[in-house]
Amino acid sequence: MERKLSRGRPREYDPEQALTAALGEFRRRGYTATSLDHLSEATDMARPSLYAAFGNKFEIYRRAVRQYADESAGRRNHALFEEPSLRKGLEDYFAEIVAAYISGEGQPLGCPILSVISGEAAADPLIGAELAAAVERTDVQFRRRMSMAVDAGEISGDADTVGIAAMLAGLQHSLALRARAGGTGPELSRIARSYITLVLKAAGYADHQGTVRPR
Amino acid sequence: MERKLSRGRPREYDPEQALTAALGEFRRRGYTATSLDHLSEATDMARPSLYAAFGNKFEIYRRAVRQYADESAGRRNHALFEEPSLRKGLEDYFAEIVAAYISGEGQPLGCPILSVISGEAAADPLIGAELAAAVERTDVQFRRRMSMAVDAGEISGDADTVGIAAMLAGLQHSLALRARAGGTGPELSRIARSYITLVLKAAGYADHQGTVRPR
DNA sequence: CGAATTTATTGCGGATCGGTACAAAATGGA
DNA sequence: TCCATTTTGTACCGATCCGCAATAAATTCG
Repeated sequence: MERKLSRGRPREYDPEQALTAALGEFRRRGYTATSLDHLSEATDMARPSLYAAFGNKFEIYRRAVRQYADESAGRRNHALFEEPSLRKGLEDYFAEIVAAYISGEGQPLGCPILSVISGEAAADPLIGAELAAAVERTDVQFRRRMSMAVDAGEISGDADTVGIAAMLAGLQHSLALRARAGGTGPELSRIARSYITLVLKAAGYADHQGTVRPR
Repeated sequence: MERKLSRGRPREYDPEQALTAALGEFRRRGYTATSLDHLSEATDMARPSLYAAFGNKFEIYRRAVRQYADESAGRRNHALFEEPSLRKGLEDYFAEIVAAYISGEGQPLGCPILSVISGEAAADPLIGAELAAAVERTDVQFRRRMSMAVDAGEISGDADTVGIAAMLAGLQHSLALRARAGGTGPELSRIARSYITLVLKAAGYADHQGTVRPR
């Protein structure tokens, strides 16, 4: 959209870190309670510049979230899909999640999507679609990982992989909420670890891969 | 607070159904996005009357939520604590939850607490405390039920009851979010059923109570 | 240096925000 | 009937909301 060698006055802001600052405001205050003035102050951009650069408030939010997702997707997907051990993959993935949800000076900010726009999702169709898409992405991601685990023989083929994926998504949803409710990092980590252990037990996961015995 | 035989002009509204209408607005729009004008229109009360009767916007929300909780607590607690079978108790409890989260013409409104004030919880200490209290109540409730199940011999005494309770709380959190993301009643019911089954499997639940065998 | 282009700044507009002052209306008690 | 009491309706407060028009400043190209 913005070419490198432009003619006019050079911009004084860095779009990337402006969106990062904007997302911080949204996470702190929630979507509706974040005004364009808040965003303007946080990004050090005048309100018209904000508008010209990113569009309206919802567009700003969407682009900020997209940037965040693109940044964090790499580490998370690596943990979840590249790690051969299902248990370790889940542990690393949710360690990343907890770290992301806790980050923020003093206040645990939770998930930039789940924790921020849940309140507005029923009233605004655009926001509702955004939330639904996020939930859907998480579901398919865990379903895919469970299918891989079945193929790898880590869990039995007749296991309820969809149900197990829903449980893992539930853990993510729960962590987002608990972070928002003031849960601390150690608390969330402990919950995630025991949760994973129990999910794997329900899935009939054979912890030591060599000793998998079907049925 | 309000005595029955008062002297002055009789009120033209019913506080109970005014709070019900107010909660509906909060559930539809989210906390911040719900204005006193919205509440005024929904309750058919002038804004000063609203203020005189219930107080702040936050106070209105809190009293509306409290009324809702008091109303629904009976049915839910009965399902969870009076039903002897752990499985049936959980199924009934979450059937109530799903029904409550889905209710609402057209739009699934989710949980009046979890789905509504998550966004504002980090910025407003009062709201944060409200959310934290709700999460805490759910946790202790499930922990208590799991202790009962251990005492009744339904699950083993060395099971991770706290972790299992956290999973059940996670189901509730997840259902609140999914309802908000547009999930339908049947979808949520299906998720709840398979979730319960898997949790009980992880807990080592002996489905037929007569055939409980320790260790 | 002038023209063109892009961004930054100022300021406003119309709406809405939460909250309240004040007087009219409606009742019970004396 | 007249007063005390309570609720209702109107009108308004200052602050803030989102969005944009108009203008000033800074840069590149010709």
